[in-house]
Amino acid sequence: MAVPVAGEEPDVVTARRQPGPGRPRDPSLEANVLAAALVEYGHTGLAGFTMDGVARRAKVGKSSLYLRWPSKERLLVDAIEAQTLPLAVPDTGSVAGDMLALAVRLFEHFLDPLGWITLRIAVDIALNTRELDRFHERVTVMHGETARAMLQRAVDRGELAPDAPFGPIIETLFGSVLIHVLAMAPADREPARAHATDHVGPLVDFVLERARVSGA
Amino acid sequence: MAVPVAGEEPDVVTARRQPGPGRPRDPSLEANVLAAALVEYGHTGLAGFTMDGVARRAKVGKSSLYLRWPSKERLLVDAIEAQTLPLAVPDTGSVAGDMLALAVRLFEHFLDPLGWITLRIAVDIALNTRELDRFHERVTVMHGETARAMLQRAVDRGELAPDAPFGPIIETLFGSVLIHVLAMAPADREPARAHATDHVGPLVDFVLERARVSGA
Amino acid sequence: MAVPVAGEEPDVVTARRQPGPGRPRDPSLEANVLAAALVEYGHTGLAGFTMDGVARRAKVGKSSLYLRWPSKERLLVDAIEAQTLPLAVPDTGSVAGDMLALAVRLFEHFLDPLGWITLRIAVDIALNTRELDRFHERVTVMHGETARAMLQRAVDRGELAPDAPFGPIIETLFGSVLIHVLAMAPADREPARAHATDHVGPLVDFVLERARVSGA
Amino acid sequence: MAVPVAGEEPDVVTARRQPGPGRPRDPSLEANVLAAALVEYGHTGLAGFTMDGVARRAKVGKSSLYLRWPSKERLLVDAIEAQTLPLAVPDTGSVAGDMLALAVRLFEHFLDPLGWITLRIAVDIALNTRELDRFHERVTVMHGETARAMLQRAVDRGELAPDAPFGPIIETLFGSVLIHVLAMAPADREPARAHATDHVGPLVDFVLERARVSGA
DNA sequence: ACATAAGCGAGACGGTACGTCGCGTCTTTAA
DNA sequence: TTAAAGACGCGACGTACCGTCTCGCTTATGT
Repeated sequence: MAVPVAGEEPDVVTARRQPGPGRPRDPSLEANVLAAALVEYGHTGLAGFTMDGVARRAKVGKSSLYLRWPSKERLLVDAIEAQTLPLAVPDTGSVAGDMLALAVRLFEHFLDPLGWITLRIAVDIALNTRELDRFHERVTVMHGETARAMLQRAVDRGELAPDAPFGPIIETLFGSVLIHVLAMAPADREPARAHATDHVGPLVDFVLERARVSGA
Repeated sequence: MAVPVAGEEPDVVTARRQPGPGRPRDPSLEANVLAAALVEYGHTGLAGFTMDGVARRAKVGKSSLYLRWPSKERLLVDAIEAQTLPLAVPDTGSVAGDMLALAVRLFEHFLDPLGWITLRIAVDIALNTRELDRFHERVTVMHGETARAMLQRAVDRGELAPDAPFGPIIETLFGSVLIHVLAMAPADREPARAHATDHVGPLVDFVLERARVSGA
Repeated sequence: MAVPVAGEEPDVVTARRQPGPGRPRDPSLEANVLAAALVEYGHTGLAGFTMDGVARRAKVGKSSLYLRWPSKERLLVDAIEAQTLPLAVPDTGSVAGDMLALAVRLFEHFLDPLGWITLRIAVDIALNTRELDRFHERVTVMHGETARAMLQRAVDRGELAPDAPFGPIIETLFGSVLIHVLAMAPADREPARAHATDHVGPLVDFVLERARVSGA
Repeated sequence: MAVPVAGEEPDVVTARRQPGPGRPRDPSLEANVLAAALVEYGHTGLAGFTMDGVARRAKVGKSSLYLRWPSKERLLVDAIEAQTLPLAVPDTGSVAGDMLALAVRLFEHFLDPLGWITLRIAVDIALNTRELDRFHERVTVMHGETARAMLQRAVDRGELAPDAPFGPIIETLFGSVLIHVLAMAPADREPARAHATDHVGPLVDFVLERARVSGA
């Protein structure tokens, strides 16, 4: 999916097997390239994202790029993963608070071009089966863990029944936020950042089965 | 969003102003090209979808393509829209039945590559503000009408409170189905078609339960 | 071999089959490119002769280059052939005069970098059997005709016996001039242009003397 | 020129200054590399002759290559020189015999790809003044000595006048053989090896001013 | 014995050209 | 005027090789 992800594991790109002989790979090069890739993406958009451009900007030979990433799609995936911060899941003390915080964070994520491209990549991956499953798994794991932990806290607090349907709760929460952004007119997207709560609040309320504060 | 769309309006592509003098446009050419575009998409995937390929397959000059569609993205949009059937919204006599039917139809839509590409295009549109709003509007309209009509029927039947939050209901229903597919492992997608109800049933139940409570 | 060549036949590069439909090839482009190729060669030498460079200089897409020439070697061959003037074979009224004129012309040809590269290409062709025979044939033809005509005039004038060994005469004449240049120290080459007769005179005398005797 | 050369001087490649401290160079490495270079050249031809390929085949690091040869051209020159045998100049007892033997040897040399590449290099050298003069000098020396010795023997025997024009004799002999090969159709080259005398005999006869045995 | 100095295999590095391909435009002939 | 064909300028693709630059190791000399 298209969700901010931790990236805690080093994600060794296409690391060499052994530390064996030969000149070792420049460890700073990878970060350098990923940064350049993001800048490049920011400047020229997705269509204009080229390996030549990244190499030029990072002052790096194309060979070094292809030594690590087999295609420009893979480079882009890594560049985005590298900078994507984990979804902050603060313990606000209540499900309502937790979910609202999560939803707001998610909403902002999708309003950000860089967050949005993550979704796009996820969509592409779903399209080409032959592509990267790693990305997909990580998302699924987060999907199954990060949010699930939040719900478990709620159960522990007694706010939620132990047999509450975690799956549907998570999917409706994430999905509704996603589709809400997707359905927004492009021009309305940027200004909406300031009123995130107004947009996602009703969705959280609905999912939490609370008295409707404001109908959508 | 990425929802099957009617395409009832002729969608004049880039129709000529006047019937004036000169050779008239071949009326069959458009349908011919759209069909070829779909076949081409099916064969080579999204990455391999090229204007040259479509022209070759349709035995048509590229000029004729660019005379009607300003870019290959636009051609692809039209090709997909042309074959996308409207979301069937049968009146099953109950909200539960209506929503389940809708969800199943949606689920199948997203499992189909052709349906999925619609989503992808929607995502792209959200990315480039300067791109096609027509597509977006149409989706929004459908979003506001097709599903809303279903809910109105439920209200009329007394199944739903008149002030039920239509927005969240629709967004959670659509969004959860979408994200459910998105989170599926690529390999699981195809076999899932046979058990659509198993996948979307819980989501519908969940949404419907909230909908009933919210409107109280 | 590496001899100035007429190039009278149009040498259609890789001409299209039919004048049928479709945009015709720009007729000026070819000459434009050939000129640019020669300039490029002059500036950067053989090693630095690149397709990218030629395209850049000619303000032409690489596709147009590869539409006409299958490789950079072939382009270079054509560029050189296009500017190579035919070996002037003036009728001076005597074999001695004819042969001296021819030898001087040949000497100058080999002293010129552009003439020399022709030899290099010929050598390359002899190296790769799979390469262009057209070049080779043309040289052979010239070898068999241009010089042979000169000798025939001598026979007609009674200066040479009818059964004079045309082959050896031509081969020794051409070969000795070639190897004479080849054996010169690089630094001596340029200044030698002014004293062409001093260099080739003895060779012509020698060959001519044998030619007269052989035919006896 | 492009003539088989002795290579008697060790041709120190780029020998180290002092025997001082440090690991001494592997003495077997050089011969090993030269052999691999020749094999590589034989397999892939001139265009496919690469430093990486030589290093791979010789199981040697590229650094060792560049420690000895400053460029791949220089390596190729040395590889070829190392295996090129000196022009055998047997004393057959007569100029005619000597010259025929020499011409046959020369003919075979030019028919061999390895011999031909020597010519090619000579041509390249004549093209770049800044390149290797050593090669050129060696050729010139051989040109001035090896063949000249043969002619001197003829003078001593009384077969040749003391004031015979050595220069033209040598240049016409060498040159005519060279150009004869150059003018041959590529396909005819290999089969010609078996009939060397038929090809070069007339040339020798002509140069020696003998009664023509067979017109070319 | 142990530092110093080079050679060596391996392979990463910044460049740059290769030949291919797709874009969207332009230019011709035929209908 | 449109249609089919296809040439055009442009520029990215991914590969390959250049010659240089580390690495960690090995193999000598000189103290």
